[in-house]
Amino acid sequence: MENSEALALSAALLAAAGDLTQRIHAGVLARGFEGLRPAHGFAFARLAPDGATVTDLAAHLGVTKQAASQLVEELARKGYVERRPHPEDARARLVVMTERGWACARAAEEAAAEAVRPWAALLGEQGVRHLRTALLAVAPGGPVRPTW
Amino acid sequence: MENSEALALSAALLAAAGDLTQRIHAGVLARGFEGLRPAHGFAFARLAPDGATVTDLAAHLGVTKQAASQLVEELARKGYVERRPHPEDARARLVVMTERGWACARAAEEAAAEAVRPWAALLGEQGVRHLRTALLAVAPGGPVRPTW
DNA sequence: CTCTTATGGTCAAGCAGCTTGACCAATTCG
DNA sequence: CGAATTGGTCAAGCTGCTTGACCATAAGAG
Repeated sequence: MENSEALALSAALLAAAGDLTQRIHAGVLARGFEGLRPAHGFAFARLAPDGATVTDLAAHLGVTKQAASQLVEELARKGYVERRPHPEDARARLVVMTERGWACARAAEEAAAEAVRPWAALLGEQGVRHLRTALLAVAPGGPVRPTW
Repeated sequence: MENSEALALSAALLAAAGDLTQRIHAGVLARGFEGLRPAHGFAFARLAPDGATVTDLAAHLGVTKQAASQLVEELARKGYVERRPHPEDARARLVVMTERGWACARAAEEAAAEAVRPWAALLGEQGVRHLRTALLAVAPGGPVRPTW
């Protein structure tokens, strides 16, 4: 593959990601969840299964734990998450999503589905499935880096 | 497509984009171009063909023209771009890339190619081509939004 | 069991990149 | 011509992140 093709691929990927982020964010906002930024969505992704500590979150988001702590404070103040004592470590605090947090996560799912829907018209159902498979294969498991 | 599948697709796309951005940035840095942030790459993309005005750039990056102006000032100070009088409008200034700017753009191409190369092992040459085609189809032509 | 070291978390101050607001110069249109 | 628009910069302010310092608990060495 030529360099220029790789650049075109990269540019398209980045443009699609930017557009998608914006659409999901707008969709979440439209569903009545205010005061959120896209970075909060990445936090939810880490918190969703069983909660997480601030340090876990920091590693996942690729920021300092101070930054993660501020983010959690903000989400807690707005009622999306709760800090509970950690069952196994008295130093740590387990950050878990509230019911409102889960509702917001569901809204994000809906918004994502809505944003992706028009792609089926361009690529076909089959094409979208292939795209999803390919992206899952190349996507890293490591920390999400929301900052460009 | 189920909502959860759309979310998985979105998450993979965003993770891949974040990873790719980071790798390209690191590759450009490794090739000796310092003091740059990923956002500058998006500026180059707009400047590359024939240069652009600050206002054009602002629209392309989705920021205010003041922010774009600062960015240009920074790139100019570091020798990547030059401000020339606009040939058709005495108010405007045409921002064009210097030779060093072009060298940096080539470095970005190489870094992109390097970052994408391992994907061929996962998807096959054919698979990468399909991925590129699909992304080009869904990528918006509009402004790139580097801020999450 | 203590002493040292590592780990989870917060407080405080500073910085970088962006925004809003005001303003000037050149252009366009009535 | 005069009014309104457009390209660009200057200045001040905000927000999210960083570095640095610090405390409480935990884990490991002796």
